[in-house]
Amino acid sequence: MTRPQRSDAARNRAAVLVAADELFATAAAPARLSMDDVAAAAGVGKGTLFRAFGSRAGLIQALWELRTEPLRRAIESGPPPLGPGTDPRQRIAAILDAILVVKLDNRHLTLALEERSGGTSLYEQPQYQSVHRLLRDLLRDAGRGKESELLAHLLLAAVRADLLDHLIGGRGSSRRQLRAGVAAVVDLVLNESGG
Amino acid sequence: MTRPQRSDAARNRAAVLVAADELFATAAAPARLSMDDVAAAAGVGKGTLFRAFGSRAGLIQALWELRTEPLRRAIESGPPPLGPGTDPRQRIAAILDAILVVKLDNRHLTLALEERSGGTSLYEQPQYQSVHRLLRDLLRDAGRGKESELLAHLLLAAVRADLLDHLIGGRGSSRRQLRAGVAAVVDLVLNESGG
DNA sequence: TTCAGATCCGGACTAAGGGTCCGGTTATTA
DNA sequence: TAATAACCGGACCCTTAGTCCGGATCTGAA
Repeated sequence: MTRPQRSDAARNRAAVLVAADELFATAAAPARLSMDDVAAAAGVGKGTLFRAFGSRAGLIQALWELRTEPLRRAIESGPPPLGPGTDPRQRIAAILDAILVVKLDNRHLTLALEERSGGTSLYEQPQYQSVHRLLRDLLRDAGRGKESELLAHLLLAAVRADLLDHLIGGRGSSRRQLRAGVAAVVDLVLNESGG
Repeated sequence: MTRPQRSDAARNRAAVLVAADELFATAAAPARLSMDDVAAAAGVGKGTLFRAFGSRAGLIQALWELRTEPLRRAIESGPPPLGPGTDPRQRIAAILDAILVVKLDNRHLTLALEERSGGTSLYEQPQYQSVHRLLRDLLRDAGRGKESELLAHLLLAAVRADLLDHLIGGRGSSRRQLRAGVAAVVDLVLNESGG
């Protein structure tokens, strides 16, 4: 039997999440944000930080899940157009747009999440694989059986953090332009006679 | 006036390029290849290595340029279908396929090149910007004026190193399948009435 | 051939960050 | 309130990119 977590551990974990969230939102560059910084801001030792989250990637993933949990639930069991029971094409468009918006609202965190660090790549992350599977199945339902696997990757590539960052920071794209662009890409992938 | 480079410097630079090329080709994971390893394999001190290439990114870019110079010249001034004077659609398809093949032939090097390190991202690299401009102009010529900017990014996203690595390593895709997939993506982007 | 001096070599050194360790502290529970 | 398991925290370790500088080497001129 594992005993329940001690209250001070839970408190510290929450403090770290709050502090890290704030730091990622305000930091100039997420890559420059060190674990020492997070620990200091949370008023906690480094050991505590690593025991609670395992690694830098673990902390970032925990933050990301916190931020995307509403979206995940909306997709899994919410009303149309995000939830099940929607026309596949509309649902794909809605999901992609929602993902884009979440990423735009959490730019630094998303950049940190997708940053390849160590041996892990974006494509190994469970969140990515989960949404990829969903899109692939929807593409299949929309009549794109053969290419659905690759096209799902392509749709997600259109909302990759570093691309968005480049389009915003380097080219001054607005949120409206990005949403229109992604919608156009979705249309392009969907409005074709099935392959 | 800058004097010509000393002969020992040129010799050492060449030795580093040869050694690093070999190491990247055979290394299990390019991220694990340290500059010390390169220096040791080249029989050269670390100072020499950094004076010749400036940084890790500089070395990788030098290697990459060495490897892609033939392709670059073929695109700039070679015969069709890669060179100028080709029908835009065919040229786009040919260029994308050629880029894919080069990346597949230099997987580890490409991974290292596209790995976001420090403040620089793939999208800031001159090579990327150059090919992106070319594809954008070709897409414009092919009648996709409005979306050409974003679509060029999308085409290049289909051949990103980490995606290829995932498709090969994680899903066992063959070179043939990848080329067919990328060709299908190009078709998708092109075989639509212009926007 | 020899000399002066600019250039270059190379490995010890620094900086910085992720991750670990363990003596001391605190929550829990009986 | 005592026993104990869990937890705290910051000193410490390790790796790696990048710097520094005393000494070796190349080059051009005399």
